Amino acid sequence: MKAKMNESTKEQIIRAAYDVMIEKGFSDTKMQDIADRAGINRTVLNYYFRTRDKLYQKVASDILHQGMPQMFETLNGDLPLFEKIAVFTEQHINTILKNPFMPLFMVSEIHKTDSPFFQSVIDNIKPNIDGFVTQVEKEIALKHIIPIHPIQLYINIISLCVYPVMGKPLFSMFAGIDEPAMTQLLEDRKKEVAQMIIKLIKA
Amino acid sequence: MKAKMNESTKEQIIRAAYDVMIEKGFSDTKMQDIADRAGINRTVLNYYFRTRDKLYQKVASDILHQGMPQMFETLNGDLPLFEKIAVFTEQHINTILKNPFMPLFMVSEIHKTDSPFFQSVIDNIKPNIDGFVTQVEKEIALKHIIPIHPIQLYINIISLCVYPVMGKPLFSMFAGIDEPAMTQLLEDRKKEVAQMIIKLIKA
DNA sequence: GTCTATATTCCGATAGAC
DNA sequence: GTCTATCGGAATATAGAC
Repeated sequence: MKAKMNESTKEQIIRAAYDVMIEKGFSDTKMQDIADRAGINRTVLNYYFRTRDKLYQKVASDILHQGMPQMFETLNGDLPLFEKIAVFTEQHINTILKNPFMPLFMVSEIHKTDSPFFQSVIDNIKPNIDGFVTQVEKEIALKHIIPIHPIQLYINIISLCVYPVMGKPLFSMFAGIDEPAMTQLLEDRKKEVAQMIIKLIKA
Repeated sequence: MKAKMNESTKEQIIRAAYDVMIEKGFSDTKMQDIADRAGINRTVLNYYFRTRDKLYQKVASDILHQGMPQMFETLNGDLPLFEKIAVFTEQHINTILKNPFMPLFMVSEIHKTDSPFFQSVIDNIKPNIDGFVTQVEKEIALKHIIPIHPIQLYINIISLCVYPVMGKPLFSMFAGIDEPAMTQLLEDRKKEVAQMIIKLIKA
């Protein structure tokens, strides 16, 4: 009934779509742009994905699945808190460096009131930080760390990992430093962020 | 030669455009959407702004001019460092709370390779943090604060102010708390962020 | 200054040949 | 599985009446 699809062509399209979307943004990316980037005829995109929406949702879904599951796994896992923070921050900065488009996409998308596909991906991943919150509360009770709202701590960690990478060109411009220097600063942060957080909460 | 334009209608259009763009994103906002929101005929938009691009650039320029000049003024100003950090963080969080769309827009826009208008706005504002960097270096030399890369400090401050507000719906979803609770957390941060930063750098 | 009507451009989707 | 040709719809810009 169904002809076997060429996986390599399909993968090629997804990669091209991802690349163009990073450059031009989600909504500004046209089917023609993607076809041009992939070096194939535009109608082939319709053959493989039928509609524009289907292709875009596939790319978006891939983006979201690329880092989120591992992130929550580490965060809710069994490592001792300080060790967990060290592992998580380095891992998370690496993830965002590989996909600087991901947080930008997530923030943009969640702001749009009607984003059924985003909701469906979230339903699938089921993100939560319950394990982390419980652990922090326990460490506070044991007086290993100072009293701090666990969610504020979570927000601090994420913000110090994500926004520096996401806003890299902005920081580079405002601080008047060039791209290699900025890259080095972000590299340094892989170790520094954890040290900062720990200094902040250590009892 | 030129007929006097009705300023109030023009302002009405800009406000409507801004509101719709926050909800739907920059590129997804159509001229018709803006006209509907403002309750006026779509062609009137063309009368006042001639092209879609002109209108969008006007809105974008307004957004950028809304917080950036004050931000750099405070940052490079004459306040003692700790006091400056307290004033800046509260001021900046308030600015972002009033315009959560601003950082998202700036990050999106700077990622697009060809953004001549963004460049022109930047050229106009001339952002720099030289005063802040000099002050931090002086405080380090005086051993008032620990040795820290001034730009890393700047990145930390901005990230702790901006991303929590920008990613508010994401944090709310991941942490499993409702909107009012999240709003309260952000309110608390107006004081807490400065305290955290100061604890972090105090010698 | 505002509206109606129209022109134009662009994009997505599909049919049909190969 | 891929290409050519074409249809249909949406969105912007403009001309001209009031």
